[in-house]
Amino acid sequence: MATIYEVSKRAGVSLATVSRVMNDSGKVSPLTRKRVEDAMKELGYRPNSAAQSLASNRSNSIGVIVPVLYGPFYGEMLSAIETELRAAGKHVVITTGDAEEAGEKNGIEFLLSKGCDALILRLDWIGNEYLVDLARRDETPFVVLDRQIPEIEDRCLYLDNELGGYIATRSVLERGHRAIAYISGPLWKDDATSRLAGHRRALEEFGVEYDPSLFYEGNFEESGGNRGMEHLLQVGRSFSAVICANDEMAAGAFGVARERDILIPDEISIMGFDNVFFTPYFRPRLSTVQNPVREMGEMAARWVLKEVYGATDIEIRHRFEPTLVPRSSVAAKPGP
Amino acid sequence: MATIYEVSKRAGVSLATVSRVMNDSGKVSPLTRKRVEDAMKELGYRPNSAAQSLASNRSNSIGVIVPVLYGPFYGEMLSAIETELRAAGKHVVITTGDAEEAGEKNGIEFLLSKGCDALILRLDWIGNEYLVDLARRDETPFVVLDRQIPEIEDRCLYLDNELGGYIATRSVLERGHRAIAYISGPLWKDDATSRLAGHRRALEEFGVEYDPSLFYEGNFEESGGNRGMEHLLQVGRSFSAVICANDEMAAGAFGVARERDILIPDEISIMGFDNVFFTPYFRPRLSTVQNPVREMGEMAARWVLKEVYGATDIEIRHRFEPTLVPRSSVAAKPGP
DNA sequence: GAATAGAATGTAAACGCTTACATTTTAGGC
DNA sequence: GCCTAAAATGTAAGCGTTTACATTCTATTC
Repeated sequence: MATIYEVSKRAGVSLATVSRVMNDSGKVSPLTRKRVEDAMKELGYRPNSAAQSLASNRSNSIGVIVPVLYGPFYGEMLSAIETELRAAGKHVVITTGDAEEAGEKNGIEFLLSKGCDALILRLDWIGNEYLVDLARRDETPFVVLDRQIPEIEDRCLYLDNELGGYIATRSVLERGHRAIAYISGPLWKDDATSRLAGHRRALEEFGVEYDPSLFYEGNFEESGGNRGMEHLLQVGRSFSAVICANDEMAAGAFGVARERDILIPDEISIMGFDNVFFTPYFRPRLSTVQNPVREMGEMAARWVLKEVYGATDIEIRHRFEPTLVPRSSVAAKPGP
Repeated sequence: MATIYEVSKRAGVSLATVSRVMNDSGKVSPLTRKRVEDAMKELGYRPNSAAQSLASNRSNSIGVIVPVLYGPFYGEMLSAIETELRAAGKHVVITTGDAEEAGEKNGIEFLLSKGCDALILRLDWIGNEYLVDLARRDETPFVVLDRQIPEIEDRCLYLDNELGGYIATRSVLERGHRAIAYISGPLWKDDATSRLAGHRRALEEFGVEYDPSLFYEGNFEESGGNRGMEHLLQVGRSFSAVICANDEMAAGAFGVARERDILIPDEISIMGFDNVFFTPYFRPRLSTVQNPVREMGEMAARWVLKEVYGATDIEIRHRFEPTLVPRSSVAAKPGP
């Protein structure tokens, strides 16, 4: 592989000049620029990025950690991040948290050791304190997705989950339902508790008392939806709608309803959350709440561009709003 | 950030010794090893990976290019690749082809310029000749997924798509269907033509004549399934089953059947291909063909570990076999 | 206890860039 | 033509590792 030295010799200029045209920093006359560019082309020169990083103390790589790579959710997020960052000539190193705290910590450590200029973190297990501490002890900048941490609020991008929970439940209440079951995510996750809080706010607003026997704590996976629905049906307390804290669990609830020949939405309405890409495949199509994952991914990328690479003209939005996606799995409840 | 130099000073040894304990290469006495490790710990030392790369001419990073990051397919593949590679301490730089030839070439160039030790390529648009040429002109090793290129066969990992097409169609034939429609992928893609070839082989084997009016060339996306199904129904030639060259198109076909109140599988059976993760959400559940994406991703990672990092004990399989996943969208056709 | 092989450690030259600073060239004003 | 400031280019010192080679221990053998 040709080096900058060979280029400089061929173009009859110094190393510094070649470097200047590569980074178009400093002044270079059009003539020499041309000569250098020709030489680079002729030699098929490609800069050695390790050397660049070492000399400039910049790797132009951004580390991203997500809980998992498969499934309907994080692909969208990564896609948005990658598109935005690649357009800026940066590259994206992706790793996963392996669904455990140690895995997430390893992941961060791993990315840090690879010399990433910045990190984009979508974590499930690591606690807030760890992140606050990380911000303090390591100079590598990072953004956190789907968390709101007071001490480092300027590094957080998050969906207003409380609002999402509220919207979902209100839309069901507005259609006349009053006996409403709720299949929650695991309550140690902030998203789950916030969505639940929104749910309860909507109930309250409509003067409906919250009934703990219509509550089930799931796992944000299809299996949780299955178990939740089974549990709710077995309790024997009647209800006309189930709100699921995400679409996967809604899929699980759907499945159980199908098995038992319960008509959706005629007998029971089902509401999801996230609007993942396959919800239109559900029959009836799943009513749900839009989670603007792509926008958030994009914003995370922009945050990095702004904070780390000094891009201007970028306005960072920290809070994102969910919106209702009404489809056909929620029906109006006929009056009593 | 502490450097190796500071570590060496603190431990009272030379640079070389520190380097030796880091890479456990060469002989180091247990005592000094301990001293060095302590010093590293005390200083919170973390090797500078750019410097390592520069000096060793190894980046320990593997570039991966896939057509897109979202959707049900490549996430699985990436997940398998990343898991395998991270376990070996390598990191994965991911980029996309942006759904066009130029994008794919840029992607490759981009990864090469980042000094990846190897590339894992899942391409849609770039032609075989380009890859053959790349193998010749660049020393960076690469594996190609889902292609079989004679000149560089040892770098190719692929599904036996012909067999897959055959299996799918045979399973439908075995259930008594004879008027079988086919919604293909775009015929400029090898997977599409191979699957079609398998389809025709099965027909032939059962003495069923291939009927061009029951053929539609789709796009491997849901929209293609929609249009294909509409087209087929409108042609007016009756058929009792449709085979779709992938699951997304099957979803499209499902949708149209639903709209027109055609019962699946009673009136028309539908067969998919790939077995993406959301096929169980279909009602009836989609019968399809298993595409072992994860295994292939894993194998690609192992190829790299073996060819580039000299891992032993790794056997590379190049050809992967699809298997039938019978579910409920294909029914036995009642005798005439 | 001297000789010697092998283990342990040290020395110093790369690796291919960036960049502060120094030097030369150029153009404009008189 | 000469002076000067600005533009263009060059020089050389890092950046933090790895590694070939040189040197110094250590333990064994006779």
